[in-house]
Amino acid sequence: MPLTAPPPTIHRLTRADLPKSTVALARYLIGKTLVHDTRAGRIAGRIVETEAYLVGDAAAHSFRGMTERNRPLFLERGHSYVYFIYGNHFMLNISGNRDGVGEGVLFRAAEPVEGIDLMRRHRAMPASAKLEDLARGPGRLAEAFAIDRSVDAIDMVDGKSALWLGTAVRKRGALGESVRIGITKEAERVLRYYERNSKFVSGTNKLNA
DNA sequence: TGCACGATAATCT
DNA sequence: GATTATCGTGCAA
Repeated sequence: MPLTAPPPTIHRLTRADLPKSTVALARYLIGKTLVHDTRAGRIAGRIVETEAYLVGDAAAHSFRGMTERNRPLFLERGHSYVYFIYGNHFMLNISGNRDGVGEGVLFRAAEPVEGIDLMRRHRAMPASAKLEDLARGPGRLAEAFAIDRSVDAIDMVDGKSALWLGTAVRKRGALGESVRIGITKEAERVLRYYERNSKFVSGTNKLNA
């Protein structure tokens, strides 16, 4: 039987830690830790894949201006934006620019670090399920981390939120980049970032070269 | 009407 | 094993 390692020490990132441009933030977040402290316990994972959605970008929800749904994208960098799509899935994003500028970063995949049993339970997967299937893909990530509308529009770097960003638990590997996945508009823009050689990223091998 | 997806099946190497 | 096709689902515009 493998010994259970003690939970890693994770320190909260502050807003000052976050780069001030959305693209820089999307790159910066690779290797950092996403944490959700739930009633049932802590869920934490290494962020291994992100995508940036920018001003003037037809694929961004903010493209047509502020609506009731996308308002969090226009908040100062560090706020969550959660939305529901395809009748099945929640997507977790974080705002990336100044107050009033609608940009964000989509969390696409994470490597489970802590609360793995909770993740399995949320995903309704057996204990035998492979670790890399728990949070590979934005819908799976949200499900594993118990993300829903209750954590929409919260400040993830205010030092006290249940959903927050933490320091890296280990050094990150080389950064890769590619086109974004699953969109039709502005599909040629290279705004997806991932940790190379990670088994926990989504997409085809070709995209992850 | 169409979507920042995932599970499954079909069709490859 | 890897890539590609199909389709359900609820909601925003």
